[in-house]
Amino acid sequence: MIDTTSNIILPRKFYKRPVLTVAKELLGKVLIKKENDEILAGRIVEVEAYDGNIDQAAHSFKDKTKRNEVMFNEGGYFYVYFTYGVHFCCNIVTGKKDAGSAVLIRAVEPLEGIELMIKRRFERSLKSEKEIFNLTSGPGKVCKAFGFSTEHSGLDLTQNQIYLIDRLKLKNINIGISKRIGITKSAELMWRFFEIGNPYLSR
DNA sequence: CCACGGATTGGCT
DNA sequence: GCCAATCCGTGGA
Repeated sequence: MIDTTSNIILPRKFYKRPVLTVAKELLGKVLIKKENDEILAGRIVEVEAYDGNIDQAAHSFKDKTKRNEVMFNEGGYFYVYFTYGVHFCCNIVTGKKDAGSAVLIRAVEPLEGIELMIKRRFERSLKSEKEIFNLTSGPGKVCKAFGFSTEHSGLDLTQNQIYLIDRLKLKNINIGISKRIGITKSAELMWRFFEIGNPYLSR
Protein backbone atom coordinates (compact mmCIF):
# COMPACT_ATOMS: atom_id res chain seq x y z
CA MET A 1 0.00 0.00 0.00
CA ILE A 2 1.39 3.36 -1.03
CA ASP A 3 1.06 6.16 1.47
CA THR A 4 0.10 9.08 -0.73
CA THR A 5 0.00 11.67 2.00
CA SER A 6 3.35 11.48 3.76
CA ASN A 7 5.31 11.25 0.53
CA ILE A 8 6.38 14.30 -1.36
CA ILE A 9 4.32 15.52 -4.34
CA LEU A 10 6.91 16.55 -6.88
CA PRO A 11 7.01 20.37 -7.00
CA ARG A 12 7.05 22.69 -9.99
CA LYS A 13 10.81 23.15 -9.86
CA PHE A 14 11.37 19.41 -10.37
CA TYR A 15 9.71 19.64 -13.78
CA LYS A 16 11.15 22.96 -14.95
CA ARG A 17 14.62 21.53 -15.53
CA PRO A 18 15.99 20.21 -18.87
CA VAL A 19 14.01 17.30 -20.29
CA LEU A 20 16.85 14.76 -20.26
CA THR A 21 17.51 15.43 -16.57
CA VAL A 22 13.84 15.10 -15.68
CA ALA A 23 13.40 11.98 -17.83
CA LYS A 24 16.12 10.07 -15.98
CA GLU A 25 14.91 11.22 -12.57
CA LEU A 26 11.33 10.20 -13.33
CA LEU A 27 12.43 6.56 -13.17
CA GLY A 28 11.32 5.20 -9.81
CA LYS A 29 8.83 8.01 -9.15
CA VAL A 30 5.21 7.02 -8.60
CA LEU A 31 2.43 8.19 -10.92
CA ILE A 32 -0.87 8.66 -9.06
CA LYS A 33 -4.40 9.18 -10.33
CA LYS A 34 -7.05 9.92 -7.73
CA GLU A 35 -10.62 9.14 -8.66
CA ASN A 36 -13.70 9.24 -6.45
CA ASP A 37 -12.88 6.46 -4.02
CA GLU A 38 -10.06 4.85 -5.93
CA ILE A 39 -6.36 5.51 -6.17
CA LEU A 40 -4.36 4.21 -9.09
CA ALA A 41 -0.60 4.14 -8.66
CA GLY A 42 2.32 2.89 -10.71
CA ARG A 43 6.08 3.18 -10.41
CA ILE A 44 7.63 4.63 -13.58
CA VAL A 45 10.10 2.19 -15.14
CA GLU A 46 10.46 3.36 -18.76
CA VAL A 47 10.35 6.82 -20.39
CA GLU A 48 11.38 8.69 -23.53
CA ALA A 49 12.38 12.35 -23.87
CA TYR A 50 11.07 14.66 -26.63
CA ASP A 51 12.46 18.15 -27.26
CA GLY A 52 10.86 20.44 -29.82
CA ASN A 53 14.02 22.49 -30.33
CA ILE A 54 16.24 19.85 -31.88
CA ASP A 55 14.08 16.75 -32.12
CA GLN A 56 12.06 16.24 -35.29
CA ALA A 57 10.05 13.45 -33.65
CA ALA A 58 8.57 15.83 -31.06
CA HIS A 59 5.04 17.09 -31.69
CA SER A 60 6.34 20.51 -30.68
CA PHE A 61 9.06 20.57 -33.37
CA LYS A 62 6.72 22.65 -35.51
CA ASP A 63 4.64 25.62 -34.42
CA LYS A 64 2.05 25.54 -31.70
CA THR A 65 -1.28 24.02 -32.72
CA LYS A 66 -4.46 23.02 -30.95
CA ARG A 67 -3.09 19.51 -30.57
CA ASN A 68 0.39 20.24 -29.21
CA GLU A 69 -0.22 23.48 -27.30
CA VAL A 70 0.04 21.83 -23.89
CA MET A 71 3.65 20.87 -24.70
CA PHE A 72 4.53 24.57 -24.67
CA ASN A 73 3.44 25.03 -21.06
CA GLU A 74 6.04 25.32 -18.33
CA GLY A 75 7.06 22.02 -16.74
CA GLY A 76 4.64 20.10 -14.56
CA TYR A 77 1.62 19.68 -16.82
CA PHE A 78 0.11 16.50 -18.24
CA TYR A 79 0.06 16.15 -22.05
CA VAL A 80 -2.12 13.39 -23.51
CA TYR A 81 -2.56 12.74 -27.24
CA PHE A 82 -4.51 10.27 -29.36
CA THR A 83 -2.67 8.21 -31.96
CA TYR A 84 -3.24 5.52 -34.60
CA GLY A 85 -6.94 6.14 -34.19
CA VAL A 86 -6.85 3.76 -31.26
CA HIS A 87 -4.54 4.70 -28.41
CA PHE A 88 -3.74 7.49 -25.99
CA CYS A 89 -0.20 8.30 -24.83
CA CYS A 90 0.62 10.41 -21.77
CA ASN A 91 3.53 12.74 -21.19
CA ILE A 92 5.02 14.96 -18.50
CA VAL A 93 5.77 18.47 -19.78
CA THR A 94 9.23 19.71 -18.73
CA GLY A 95 11.38 22.83 -18.88
CA LYS A 96 10.50 26.50 -18.96
CA LYS A 97 7.46 27.92 -20.70
CA ASP A 98 7.67 27.48 -24.49
CA ALA A 99 10.49 24.92 -24.26
CA GLY A 100 8.21 22.42 -25.99
CA SER A 101 9.71 19.46 -24.21
CA ALA A 102 8.07 16.46 -22.56
CA VAL A 103 8.68 12.96 -21.29
CA LEU A 104 6.58 10.07 -22.61
CA ILE A 105 5.60 7.51 -19.97
CA ARG A 106 6.19 4.18 -21.70
CA ALA A 107 5.77 1.71 -18.84
CA VAL A 108 4.98 1.57 -15.13
CA GLU A 109 5.04 -1.12 -12.48
CA PRO A 110 1.48 -1.31 -11.08
CA LEU A 111 1.33 -0.67 -7.33
CA GLU A 112 -2.21 0.18 -6.33
CA GLY A 113 -5.70 -0.01 -7.84
CA ILE A 114 -4.53 -3.04 -9.79
CA GLU A 115 -7.94 -4.68 -9.98
CA LEU A 116 -9.43 -1.57 -11.57
CA MET A 117 -6.51 -1.36 -14.00
CA ILE A 118 -7.08 -4.97 -15.05
CA LYS A 119 -10.79 -4.35 -15.53
CA ARG A 120 -10.22 -1.29 -17.73
CA ARG A 121 -7.41 -2.74 -19.74
CA PHE A 122 -8.66 -6.26 -20.46
CA GLU A 123 -12.38 -5.98 -19.65
CA ARG A 124 -12.03 -9.34 -17.89
CA SER A 125 -9.86 -10.88 -15.18
CA LEU A 126 -6.32 -12.06 -15.78
CA LYS A 127 -5.93 -15.29 -17.71
CA SER A 128 -2.65 -16.11 -16.01
CA GLU A 129 -0.25 -14.82 -13.37
CA LYS A 130 2.24 -13.60 -15.92
CA GLU A 131 -0.37 -11.48 -17.72
CA ILE A 132 0.25 -8.86 -15.04
CA PHE A 133 3.43 -8.04 -16.95
CA ASN A 134 1.29 -7.07 -19.93
CA LEU A 135 -0.91 -4.70 -17.94
CA THR A 136 1.03 -1.42 -18.19
CA SER A 137 4.02 -2.37 -20.37
CA GLY A 138 3.61 0.25 -23.12
CA PRO A 139 2.42 3.85 -23.49
CA GLY A 140 -1.03 2.95 -24.80
CA LYS A 141 -1.43 0.26 -22.15
CA VAL A 142 -0.62 2.68 -19.32
CA CYS A 143 -3.32 5.08 -20.52
CA LYS A 144 -5.90 2.32 -20.94
CA ALA A 145 -5.23 0.92 -17.46
CA PHE A 146 -5.27 4.35 -15.78
CA GLY A 147 -8.14 5.68 -17.88
CA PHE A 148 -6.12 8.60 -19.25
CA SER A 149 -7.47 10.40 -22.31
CA THR A 150 -7.27 13.82 -23.94
CA GLU A 151 -9.73 15.16 -21.36
CA HIS A 152 -6.82 14.99 -18.89
CA SER A 153 -4.43 16.85 -21.18
CA GLY A 154 -3.33 20.15 -19.66
CA LEU A 155 -3.90 19.12 -16.02
CA ASP A 156 -1.49 20.62 -13.50
CA LEU A 157 0.59 17.83 -11.93
CA THR A 158 1.24 19.89 -8.80
CA GLN A 159 -2.46 19.63 -7.91
CA ASN A 160 -3.96 16.53 -6.33
CA GLN A 161 -5.87 14.75 -9.10
CA ILE A 162 -3.01 13.44 -11.20
CA TYR A 163 0.46 13.86 -9.75
CA LEU A 164 3.77 12.17 -9.02
CA ILE A 165 5.38 11.38 -5.72
CA ASP A 166 8.88 10.60 -4.61
CA ARG A 167 8.83 7.71 -2.20
CA LEU A 168 10.72 8.24 1.01
CA LYS A 169 12.52 4.93 0.80
CA LEU A 170 14.80 5.58 -2.13
CA LYS A 171 16.49 2.75 -3.90
CA ASN A 172 19.26 2.94 -6.45
CA ILE A 173 18.03 2.42 -9.98
CA ASN A 174 20.13 0.81 -12.67
CA ILE A 175 19.39 3.01 -15.70
CA GLY A 176 19.56 1.63 -19.23
CA ILE A 177 19.79 3.97 -22.25
CA SER A 178 18.68 3.31 -25.84
CA LYS A 179 17.19 4.77 -28.98
CA ARG A 180 13.49 5.59 -28.84
CA ILE A 181 10.93 3.06 -30.04
CA GLY A 182 8.61 3.42 -33.03
CA ILE A 183 9.87 6.67 -34.56
CA THR A 184 11.58 7.45 -37.88
CA LYS A 185 12.65 11.08 -37.47
CA SER A 186 15.60 11.90 -35.18
CA ALA A 187 15.72 8.16 -34.56
CA GLU A 188 19.42 8.18 -33.66
CA LEU A 189 18.94 10.06 -30.39
CA MET A 190 19.56 7.88 -27.32
CA TRP A 191 16.67 9.33 -25.36
CA ARG A 192 14.92 6.25 -23.99
CA PHE A 193 15.62 5.51 -20.34
CA PHE A 194 14.53 2.44 -18.42
CA GLU A 195 15.21 0.44 -15.31
CA ILE A 196 17.45 -2.44 -16.30
CA GLY A 197 15.90 -5.83 -15.57
CA ASN A 198 12.47 -4.58 -14.53
CA PRO A 199 9.83 -7.11 -15.69
CA TYR A 200 7.26 -4.42 -16.52
CA LEU A 201 9.15 -2.84 -19.43
CA SER A 202 7.47 -2.51 -22.87
CA ARG A 203 7.74 -5.23 -25.54
C1' DC B 1 -10.47 18.21 -50.88
C1' DC B 2 -7.95 14.04 -50.53
C1' DA B 3 -4.12 11.08 -49.30
C1' DC B 4 -0.93 9.69 -46.06
C1' DG B 5 1.28 8.34 -41.87
C1' DG B 6 1.77 8.17 -36.96
C1' DA B 7 5.74 8.63 -29.74
C1' DT B 8 0.72 1.44 -30.70
C1' DT B 9 -1.33 -2.82 -29.92
C1' DG B 10 -3.09 -7.46 -30.59
C1' DG B 11 -4.32 -11.12 -33.52
C1' DC B 12 -3.16 -14.17 -37.11
C1' DT B 13 0.20 -16.49 -40.51
C1' DG C 1 6.89 -11.50 -38.30
C1' DC C 2 3.17 -9.05 -40.67
C1' DC C 3 -0.71 -6.28 -40.78
C1' DA C 4 -5.34 -4.26 -39.73
C1' DA C 5 -7.73 -1.08 -36.76
C1' DT C 6 -9.29 3.74 -37.09
C1' DC C 7 -8.86 8.89 -35.98
C1' DC C 8 -6.84 13.15 -36.90
C1' DG C 9 -3.15 16.44 -38.07
C1' DT C 10 -0.47 17.75 -41.88
C1' DG C 11 0.80 18.72 -46.53
C1' DG C 12 0.10 18.94 -51.40
C1' DA C 13 -3.33 19.59 -55.49
